Amino acid sequence: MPTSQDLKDVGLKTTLPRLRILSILEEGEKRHFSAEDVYKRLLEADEEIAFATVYRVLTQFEAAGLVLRHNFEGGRSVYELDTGEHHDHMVCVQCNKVTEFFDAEIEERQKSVAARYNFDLQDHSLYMYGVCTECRQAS
Amino acid sequence: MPTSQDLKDVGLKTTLPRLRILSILEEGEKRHFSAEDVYKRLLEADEEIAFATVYRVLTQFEAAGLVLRHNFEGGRSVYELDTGEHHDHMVCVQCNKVTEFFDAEIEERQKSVAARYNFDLQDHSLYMYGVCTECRQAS
DNA sequence: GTATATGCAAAACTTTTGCATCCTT
DNA sequence: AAGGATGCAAAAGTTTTGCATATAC
Repeated sequence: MPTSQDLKDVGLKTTLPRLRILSILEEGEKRHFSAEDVYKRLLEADEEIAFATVYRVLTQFEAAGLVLRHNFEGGRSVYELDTGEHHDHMVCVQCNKVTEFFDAEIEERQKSVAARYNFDLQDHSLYMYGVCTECRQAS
Repeated sequence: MPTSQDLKDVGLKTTLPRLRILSILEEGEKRHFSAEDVYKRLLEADEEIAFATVYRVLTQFEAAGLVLRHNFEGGRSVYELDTGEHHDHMVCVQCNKVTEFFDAEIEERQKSVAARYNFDLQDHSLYMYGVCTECRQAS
């Protein structure tokens, strides 16, 4: 459950839409949501929040550093709570499940590639696409 | 200069729009184009090709394996000729220049991460964002 | 001649924005 | 009370599609 303090901490006023949306992002079981995913969860919970507000809140959360935004294949943005622990992503092309992983060696090699090109590395995204273990077994 | 044979080789009829667009993609100096980039180059060369055709041709080229499609930050797709030599990308957030690189160790580690998760890795995209050496010197 | 490609316009889809109203502090 | 947030609808940006016409083989 998010508290008013969580929002104040990042300089945002406490409002119902923000609390509800943050609550969905914090749920735990699922961590990656498109704007539509979030909107649908709100509808299911009978929360009357406009689609435009969902986008505005997610964008504010991103600017405030609460949330990360990803561009997987498929043309729609995906948002996740920023836990502060960097990780990369595996996306199952069959069930769309997203799995997080971290590999220190990959991180290191990126830095060294950037250094070799005198490139000031600020950010990166590594997305691996394939079929997850559950989907492999099901087929 | 692309030839009719290049298109026939991948099962596509020879048409003027296809030859012209392939020619732009093969130019050499620049390798990464949004659909609009391609359209603008056609206009500059006084080629009267519809925007819809540009999209259709790029999509067909992708399906035929001639072209790769990327989703960098920014919401628009970027296309490049598939040379068959896999590489990843550095994107300058100031001048938008795209630099290609390859690191065997990063490739290997991805495979081993996938194996650890029993994930059938089919594809991946690694985009590094930052400031290129030219832009760093200019500032 | 037949199947396929193109041009044009309209639609689809995702995301953003203007503006009046409502809410937080 | 004042500034900021929300709802609604409309707009913007990118990409796709329907359909009549034109083109490749």
